[in-house]
Amino acid sequence: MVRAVQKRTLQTRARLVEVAQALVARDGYAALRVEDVVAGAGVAKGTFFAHFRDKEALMERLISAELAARLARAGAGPVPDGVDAMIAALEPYHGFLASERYVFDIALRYSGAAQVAEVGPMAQTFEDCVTLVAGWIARSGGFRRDVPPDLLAEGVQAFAIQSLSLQFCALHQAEAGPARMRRYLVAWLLPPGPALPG
Amino acid sequence: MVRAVQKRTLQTRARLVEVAQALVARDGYAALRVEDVVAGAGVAKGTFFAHFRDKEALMERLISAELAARLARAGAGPVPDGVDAMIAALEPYHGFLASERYVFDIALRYSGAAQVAEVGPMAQTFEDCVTLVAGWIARSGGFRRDVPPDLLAEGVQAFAIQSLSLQFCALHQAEAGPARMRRYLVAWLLPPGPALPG
DNA sequence: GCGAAAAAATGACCGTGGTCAGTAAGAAAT
DNA sequence: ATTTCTTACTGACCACGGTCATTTTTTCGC
Repeated sequence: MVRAVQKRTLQTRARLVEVAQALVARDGYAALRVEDVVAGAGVAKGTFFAHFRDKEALMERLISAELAARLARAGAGPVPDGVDAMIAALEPYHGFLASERYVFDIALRYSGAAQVAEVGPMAQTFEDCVTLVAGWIARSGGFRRDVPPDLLAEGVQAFAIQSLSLQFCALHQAEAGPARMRRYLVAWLLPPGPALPG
Repeated sequence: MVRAVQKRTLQTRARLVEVAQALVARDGYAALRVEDVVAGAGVAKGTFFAHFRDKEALMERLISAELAARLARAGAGPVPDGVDAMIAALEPYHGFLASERYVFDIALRYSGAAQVAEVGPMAQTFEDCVTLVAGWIARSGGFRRDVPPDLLAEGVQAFAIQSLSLQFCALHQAEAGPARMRRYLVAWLLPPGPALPG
């Protein structure tokens, strides 16, 4: 016999999330302490872990929610008709991933489902992003047609991650994220040009 | 007046690394505890942190050493002349990255230099890999020539990371790593085929 | 050799994520 | 109402990475 979830449960969880969001807004994601969250919510430490597997599970929830919101706004806009328009359309989404090293790390770690038969919110959001981009590619006219749109979209994600990785890295900081991304996408998404000399 | 490094220093550091490697060989990377390392080496905990900034600095050293060794073996072999040969040549390198989730995470986090004007061993190894692949592409005949080889090589790295990410993920486990990698590289490295129907 | 200065090593201590046996609160059964 | 069963909550406790004032060892000028 499975009972309905108690009202109290939902209240407690909501309060934990609320407090966490406020703390993140003030100090950023990396600075979040579980002890501060429970203190702010007025519950014991153990309660936190009754609601979230671990600290990162809360992080996944917070970060994927923000990503999903930004992705939804991108999806509501017009279909981008070229590489530059696509980069611009995805900028808020990628900008958030680039905002904090910790955010990028968590996003990457949870971008795949954590366990068999369980697709977390982060994995869902990443998949939604691929689906959105694939739709753009299929509908727009300017992209190469010898590769299926969803494979191209997966590549866009791969290049985005590569660009962001290098953005966090001193070695290649000379070239900004969007500029690097542009070089990748021109080569990946457009019909090929003539062979280079040499 | 800057003094030479003491013999003792090198001995202690070598012993720490040695013990750590033995523990990793037995229990894997994720299970390594600093306290076990110092106990095995017969030194105090503080000594460890006099030799390594933190636990991950040791991890970077261990993991990048293994990666570099595998990369060197790949570089000693013949130049691969196509997508399948390239995947096969890089398999030991990628296989190690896929061997443990923790290894993959550390490798990614340190694949870029940590600080300005300091290129860590992991970043160096990743760069060496790109250089090696770029050389293969430039020397071999079968790849597209409308994009410079080093950009193509960076793309190979991006697709490898994408494939490995998805390998750790339940959602896409249906398709094995090398098979997925192959689809990406055919689209990325080869001259384009005719447009798909539809 | 000897004394001073630098380098290396020590271990008690701290912060923080995470656990778990025990308790309280809520929802059914009587 | 009272008992029973389930779910939610508690907080002392542990694990483990990391710090730092202090002590030991080494090096170097004399």
